[in-house]
Amino acid sequence: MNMIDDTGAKESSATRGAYLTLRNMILTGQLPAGQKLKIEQLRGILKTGASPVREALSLLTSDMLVERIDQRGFRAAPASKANFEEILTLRCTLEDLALRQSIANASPSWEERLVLTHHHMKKAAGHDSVVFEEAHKIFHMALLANSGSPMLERYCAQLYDLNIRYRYLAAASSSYKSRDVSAEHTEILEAAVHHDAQAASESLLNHYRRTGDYLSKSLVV
Amino acid sequence: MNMIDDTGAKESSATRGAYLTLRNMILTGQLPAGQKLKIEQLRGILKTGASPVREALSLLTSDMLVERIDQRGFRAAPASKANFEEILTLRCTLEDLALRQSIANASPSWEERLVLTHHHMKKAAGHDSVVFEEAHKIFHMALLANSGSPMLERYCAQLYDLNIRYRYLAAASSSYKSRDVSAEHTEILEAAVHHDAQAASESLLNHYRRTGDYLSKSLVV
DNA sequence: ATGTCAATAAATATCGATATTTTTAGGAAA
DNA sequence: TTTCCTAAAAATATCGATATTTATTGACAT
Repeated sequence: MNMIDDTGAKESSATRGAYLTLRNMILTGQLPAGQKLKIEQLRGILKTGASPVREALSLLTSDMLVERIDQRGFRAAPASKANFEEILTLRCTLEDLALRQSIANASPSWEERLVLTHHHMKKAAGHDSVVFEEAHKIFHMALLANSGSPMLERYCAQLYDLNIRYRYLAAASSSYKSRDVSAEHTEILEAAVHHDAQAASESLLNHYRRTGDYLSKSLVV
Repeated sequence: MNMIDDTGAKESSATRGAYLTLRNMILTGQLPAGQKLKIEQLRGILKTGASPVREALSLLTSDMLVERIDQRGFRAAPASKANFEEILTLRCTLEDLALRQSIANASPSWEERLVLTHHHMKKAAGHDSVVFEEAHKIFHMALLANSGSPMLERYCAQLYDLNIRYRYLAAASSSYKSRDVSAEHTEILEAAVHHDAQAASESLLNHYRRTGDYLSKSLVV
């Protein structure tokens, strides 16, 4: 049957679509922290059946973006200052570890990837902030991608995303991105490429802590 | 309506039941690492519909016990020596952190809980190994339960469970538990109760590393 | 033998309907 | 008013059937 894909992009499963959409809605705050997530309501938004919605929500549990209470449904994970600070602390510990391991295993191809993703991020800086955010994450994950420890990387990615939520939360109350973040990125990149684990780790952690302090102040939560 | 609960225990949801059963089957190796998990097959075992099974599997993804490949089902997470060693390393890092934080926040009620769970564990030592395993986990989690960092505790619990799988894997090939593990537990407890973070952490990490070495040798994977 | 392709079989993913449980609201008793 | 109970409404959880997708098999050409 000659069925042409009207969107141009190949549709994956309904569950996956629902997962991605919901994930994005929670990260950006379109679905506010702590909010009850009713199946029927989400069915309307996502235009799909109850099964994909429920499965997507179950999957989002992995990412700590959704909580499931047996027999009484789902809700977006709550946000709090304490939670924000916990995320920051954990990120610093885990990314420090992952970065040092990555540098210890340094290889030319990893370094090339760093330079490349950094370049892409800089290029994206002018564009849409959504595009920049994407490139920013890719750069940061690339820093850790040579640790040889997939689980550690998964935890870091998870914490990275959880942190993004708080960026959106803070963005509502004050103007984000007044700092010169670009110099900090270059500093991290340079240290990593030169295999200076100590300097790289310090730059990275300072980068996070500065942003953390900044966000912490403008958090209304 | 006078409806008496015939099992004596209140039934929770079918999904939760499926989740607990599957989780246990994977941890103990009844469902071998890497095995394809077919819905129909599991429906037979769990005697429930496809929806609860799929949801339980999605939930198990959180625990890194099940992998989901879009459009082609689920499988039990694979096991490997590298994965085992990654778990060991991560546990040592994270539990070290959690234990030190717990000690830093030490309170009488926490210490009492430690003494109590340690006592229960010792009492359970003679009994069924399933009972002992349960008590063992509770004691270890109690050590970390005062860290003030729920996410950190969640990661630790997750890694603890993942490690259990390898114990079952090793148990098949050689006789487990020849070492005197009891003295090690007492050592950890004593150090924690005396707020000696350094000693407590060292004892705990040695405890894990010894078991780790032991298991690592007897792993066939 | 070996690789390709179509037909078939098997398994996954999804839908719509229904059963179960929780929440809400309203009214009687204290 | 407050508390407690019950009926109605709402939402969750589950089932059985079906549509879609992936995996398998075997004939055919190379």
